[in-house]
Amino acid sequence: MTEPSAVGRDPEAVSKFVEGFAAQLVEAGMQRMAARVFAALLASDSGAMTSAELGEQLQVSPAAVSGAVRYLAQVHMVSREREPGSRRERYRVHSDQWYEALTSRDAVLKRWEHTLREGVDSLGVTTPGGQRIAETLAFFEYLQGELGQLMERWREHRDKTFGQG
Amino acid sequence: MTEPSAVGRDPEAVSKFVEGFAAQLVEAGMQRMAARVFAALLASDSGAMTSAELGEQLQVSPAAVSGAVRYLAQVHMVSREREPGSRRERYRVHSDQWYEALTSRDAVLKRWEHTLREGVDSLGVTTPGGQRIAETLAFFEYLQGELGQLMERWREHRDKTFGQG
DNA sequence: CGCTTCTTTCAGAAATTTGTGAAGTTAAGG
DNA sequence: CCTTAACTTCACAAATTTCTGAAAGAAGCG
Repeated sequence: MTEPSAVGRDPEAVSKFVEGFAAQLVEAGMQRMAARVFAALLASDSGAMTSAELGEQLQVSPAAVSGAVRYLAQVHMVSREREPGSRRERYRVHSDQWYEALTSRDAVLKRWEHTLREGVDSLGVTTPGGQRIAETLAFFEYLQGELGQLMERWREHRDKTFGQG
Repeated sequence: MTEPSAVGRDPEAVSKFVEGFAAQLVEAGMQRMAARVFAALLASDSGAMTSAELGEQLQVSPAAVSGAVRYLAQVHMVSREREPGSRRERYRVHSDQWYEALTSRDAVLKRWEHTLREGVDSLGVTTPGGQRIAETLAFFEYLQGELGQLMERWREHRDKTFGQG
């Protein structure tokens, strides 16, 4: 048995993790290719890969990579970097920022809240359905506020654990 | 203009909300039919509907309803009730419990954590990729603990706001 | 400017998902 | 027991999504 940490990355082990984690992201609703690209970046050495590297590792076309990173950038799970002096682009996962995207999906939550508010209005706050929706709305509003604080506490906790641990 | 709260439910307004909210749930990764069934229940008067009622309102076959409620029950977003003295079943959304399912997806989080832990192990904690995954894992562990407390605070908050407000 | 390298867009093929009708299963009530 | 009302399962058709190859678009570099 080879020792991954000694010889560097074991491509098979990496691939196993990438595909496994990607499958779970897919199950949670993410597009397959985006999930695979994301998992590959997460497991990469530098946290950044070029389109060619991604296509090579995942055995997919440049077009597929392009679509995936467009989506990932849109939801702030990766950022794009231009390599100076080249058209080559580099896609990076900021380990300290990607999961913030998960919790601070402001835009998404805001739209949910808008739809729920419309629902309360058009059903009427006095109807049972309206009240049920109003409670759901209140929950999301509460959640949004709390998540912000939660993330602050997490950063503190992380700095203690990882920063000097 | 009719007054929904006076004349009872305005089917058009209900449908507009149901389809709109369902669309957002779909965008967030939920199956279309499950989303529609769930939204219909949320907007319903009693918070519960029979298979026939759902099929009628959403214009879909019994088979589609069956599949949708099976999924929804699995993720604890609705519960099934047997009407005593009849084979007819009733599907209910507990307004105070469905969004708890959103935050306390223990099983899902546990599986994510398991996959991430495997990833750390097989890449090695000393590799950059391993460390990045370890931080993600730590975040999810933290999140899981915090969400439990968050939900307790929410219940308190809700009781104050809705219980006697 | 034009060449070259990289990325994006697009039409279409392939794969997957979704919803239906029909048959199958289960249990209440005579 | 048999009938019947309800739910579920299954094979298949339809719709949607996903990925590819090819062509088009951008930008560095001579």
